[in-house]
Amino acid sequence: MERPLPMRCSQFPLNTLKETPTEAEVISHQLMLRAGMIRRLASGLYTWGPIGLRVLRKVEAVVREEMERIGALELLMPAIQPAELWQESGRWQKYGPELLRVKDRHNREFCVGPTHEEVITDYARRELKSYRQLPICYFQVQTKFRDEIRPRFGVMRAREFIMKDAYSFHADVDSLRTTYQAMFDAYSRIFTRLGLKFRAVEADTGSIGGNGSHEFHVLADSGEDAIAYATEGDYAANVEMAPTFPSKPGRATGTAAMNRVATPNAKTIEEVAACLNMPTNTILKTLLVRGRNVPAVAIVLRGDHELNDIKAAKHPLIADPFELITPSEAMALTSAPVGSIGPMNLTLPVIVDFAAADCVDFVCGANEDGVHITGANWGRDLPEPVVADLRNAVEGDPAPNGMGTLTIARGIEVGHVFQLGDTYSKAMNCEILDEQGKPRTTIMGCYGIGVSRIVAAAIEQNHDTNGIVWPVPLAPFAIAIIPINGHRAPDVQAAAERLEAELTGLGHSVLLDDRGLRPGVAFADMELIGIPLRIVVSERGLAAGEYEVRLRRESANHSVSVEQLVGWIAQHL
RNA sequence: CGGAGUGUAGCGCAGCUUGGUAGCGCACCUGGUUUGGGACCAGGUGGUCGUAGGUUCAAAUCCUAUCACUCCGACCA
Repeated sequence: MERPLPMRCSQFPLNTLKETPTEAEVISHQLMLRAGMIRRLASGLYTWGPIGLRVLRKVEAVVREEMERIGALELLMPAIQPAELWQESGRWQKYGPELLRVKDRHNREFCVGPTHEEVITDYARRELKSYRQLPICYFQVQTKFRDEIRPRFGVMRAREFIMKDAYSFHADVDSLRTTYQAMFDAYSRIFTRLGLKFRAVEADTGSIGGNGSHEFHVLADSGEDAIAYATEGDYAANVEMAPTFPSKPGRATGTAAMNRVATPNAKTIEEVAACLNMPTNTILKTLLVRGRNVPAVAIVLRGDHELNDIKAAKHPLIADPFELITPSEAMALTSAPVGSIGPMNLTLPVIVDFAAADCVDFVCGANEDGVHITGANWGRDLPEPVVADLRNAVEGDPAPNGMGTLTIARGIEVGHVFQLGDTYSKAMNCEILDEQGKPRTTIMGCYGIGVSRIVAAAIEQNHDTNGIVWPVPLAPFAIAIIPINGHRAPDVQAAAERLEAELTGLGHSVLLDDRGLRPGVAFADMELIGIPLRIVVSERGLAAGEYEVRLRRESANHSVSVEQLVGWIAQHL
């Protein structure tokens, strides 16, 4: 083990804040600012201070080790990339204003790389000539830039951020799958080693295309993504991806009589529900969307459900990309404002979500301003519905793996593995010669980890009212030594220094607080910055031959004898 | 880009309504007393009040423009 350098507060200043800067909204951002890990330079741009950088390096080290373990080769590509490459892949046009474009003094166009598919593909097409060189996987840890519309949450969604990105090249799909699985396993090991609670979820392949993609999410209530996972078994997916199912055949029979009722000024489902004093799940909402071959298609959902536009866009009748028609177009087609549209007597194709198709005695718009219909039933008042899966899964839906039901949790996306296919290799002509000496387009995979985001995500998951509670593998220092009255009691000071040398010699990273401050201040600082283990050296303790130790994740002190300390640490840290 | 809001010392804020030349807490510096859970006393450093114009004898305060930042939304992964 590499022997760490001992650190003292006199050489390694802590610059902590007692008060939370107003700019910070989420806990991780507040604590990182207070602990002095990061300082803001401009919107979405942060300087990493000494403490923050130590944590960042810890993450990097684990990521690097696991990448090397599966045979990935580290390289480093430029942050600035020529426009020609992006024009070749077609993304110069496709990528929006998120791509920061710059010109050099000769007026040549470049961009600050938000990702490196083009650069790596260009590199690979020059380096790789033969199937014998495949498969191969490159990775780098590098600063990326995405000109986010609204950077927020500190380093969690910054414009400039550090990412580990890896790209693999293959002669065939089987080889891609093998590497994909190896990468998936490496990611699982990385997050496990970092001490984080996470889930790998099936993800949408998005606009990049291709198939086979998983996102790795750190679970935290403040997460921006909703994840659906089965109460039993290991099924997990982005809520957008989780399918819902038709219920068993045999819908209940409606008993209510159909009525037209006035619902003046009730535009939204909530307003209709309040107006009629009915729960939202008995009301059906009708949305008009652009059709693939017709001007509009009506989608019917239960009032308490949310439309899933990814699912909708895959429906053969619905336009891809998905788009709602405008209120004025809707008015022209149905002669009712959007708040009062319903499936009854519509001249448009009507597609009904599975759950909405199960409803009986339901409420829906009457296609007349300010009027709704109550007690409506499929097959009686309306034709039997054409059904489809069109909504987001919700808590309690049957799990797609057939085991139990779905639970919804929030997650922070920290990793993404993706079977890219030949999107880039084809566009950029990255070919090798196969066994027959024939040129063949390579197949690619790409794999990202948000290194700087992991730091924030770890804090979201591990903190208390006193500050950060680092998992040991991420901690800037493993152990804090606090001498009480060290400057006045030479034996205490000497004992603390001996302990520092001993623990450092054993490979622990140690921060000795030699500031001579009141104990409360020292304790509070070490707790804020989240040091996993605190050792207090005092006259009282030395007289008894003991140290007082405390784990950051606990709130009780332990008295440990001088002789047993090393063993105790080995056992508890 | 649409909506809302905020810019006063490193951080958190007051002062603005009713113009009179800037203040509080924390942090920082000096001296002293303290020292097991964010000490106390005394003294001190630090701000052309986001910027530019305008009104006025006089602008942090009123007016106009502009910039930056924050929040909500759309967008992105």
